[in-house]
Amino acid sequence: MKDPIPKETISRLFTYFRSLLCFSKLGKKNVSSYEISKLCNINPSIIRKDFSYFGDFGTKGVGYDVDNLIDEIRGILKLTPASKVALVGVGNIGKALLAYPNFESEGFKIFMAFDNDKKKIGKKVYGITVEDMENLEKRIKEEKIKIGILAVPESMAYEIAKRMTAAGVKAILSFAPCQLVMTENIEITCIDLSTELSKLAYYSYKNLE
Amino acid sequence: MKDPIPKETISRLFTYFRSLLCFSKLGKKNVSSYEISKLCNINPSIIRKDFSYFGDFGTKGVGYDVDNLIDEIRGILKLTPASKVALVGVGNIGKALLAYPNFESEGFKIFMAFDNDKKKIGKKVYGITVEDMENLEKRIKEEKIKIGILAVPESMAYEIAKRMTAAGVKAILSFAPCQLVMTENIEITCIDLSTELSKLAYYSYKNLE
DNA sequence: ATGTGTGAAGAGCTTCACAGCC
DNA sequence: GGCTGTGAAGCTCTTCACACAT
Repeated sequence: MKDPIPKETISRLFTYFRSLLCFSKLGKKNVSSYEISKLCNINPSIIRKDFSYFGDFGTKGVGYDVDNLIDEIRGILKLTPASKVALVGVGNIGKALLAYPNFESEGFKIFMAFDNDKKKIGKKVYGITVEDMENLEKRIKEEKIKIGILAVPESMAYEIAKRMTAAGVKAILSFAPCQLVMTENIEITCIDLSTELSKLAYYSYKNLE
Repeated sequence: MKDPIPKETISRLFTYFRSLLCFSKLGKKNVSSYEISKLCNINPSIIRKDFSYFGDFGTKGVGYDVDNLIDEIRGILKLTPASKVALVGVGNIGKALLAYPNFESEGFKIFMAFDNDKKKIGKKVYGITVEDMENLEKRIKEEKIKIGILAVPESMAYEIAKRMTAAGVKAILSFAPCQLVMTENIEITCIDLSTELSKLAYYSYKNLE
């Protein structure tokens, strides 16, 4: 229980969490920092230190109890109870998200989905009924939704981000290929797929040299 | 031209690049590190130092020439000429990628797409003809493709990654929600959408406190 | 014997502050 | 006056190495 927790630690906890779910699925009861290391590609000392910021989760000479560790991390990362999320844009990316497995086990639920295409409104997509974007503010307020996902074209991203923020959303994950500059106190993560690809390519060239 | 370039610097160059394209599109000829800072949310000193690793791109008292800086970064990041990329899996995520704008301006071209669904094979999707996954190795070798994108279910990800690697692929971007542990010398980036959402949620909760 | 937890040392990155040039 | 480029200082994170528990 030390003072300043590196932000990389938080980021890595998500990685550990995912690998622990794997171990658990495989029926493993106990893991060492070395085993987690192999799966996550992270140095064992870092793993032990990361955990030690939050408590003594392991047993010396033995390792960590998988299920117990999962619960501890779930607590640290506030992955429970499931947060309600609003999705805007039921195009390819939107559908991909609705079809994604595991959201609930990671503390998530896409609770509502909006689109402005009249042909989609009212239809069910992977179990969720698409709603009219006109009702965005009303519905977000009704359900007190704090997290939004933007899967709309670049040209609409900013306006919808503004509308969501005004309705009380505190965090947005955007797939629009642009920087969203917001004045409000809101957390924005942009995943620009072409940038991700570019990064990957850069490292692959280095691999070829 | 200094010795050790922080890896964060490389990562930020992609962010600068994207914002410079914005400035250029808006007709701006010159920018200062402060203007880039505002758009990217990165401290101006860092921006200047990042550029200085690669040369003196700016003019004191004036700033940086937008188009020149774009060219410099393009060179550093090897964003030209366009790399040929192979996509495997033409489901929702695959289609989203095929429909994505800007890939070419960032040095990319999805050059071929594979699926194992007989109904999709031979059909054109956003301008690309879907090919039979059986021909994966043959086609990748023919076109000497070095970069692959995996947009397939978790259960198939590992096997296809192995096949691509064996055929000569050096870098893989995977959207499967799992860690891909590969023994070969290959660069793998996994984008697990549920983990991204979880991270976002974590920071949003902090925002609410 | 094995694997955790942790202070201390070391590496790497960011911030500061200012000289230098337009 | 304005803004870049950069050594030096400061800070944060990682690695090391070992005491300690089982």
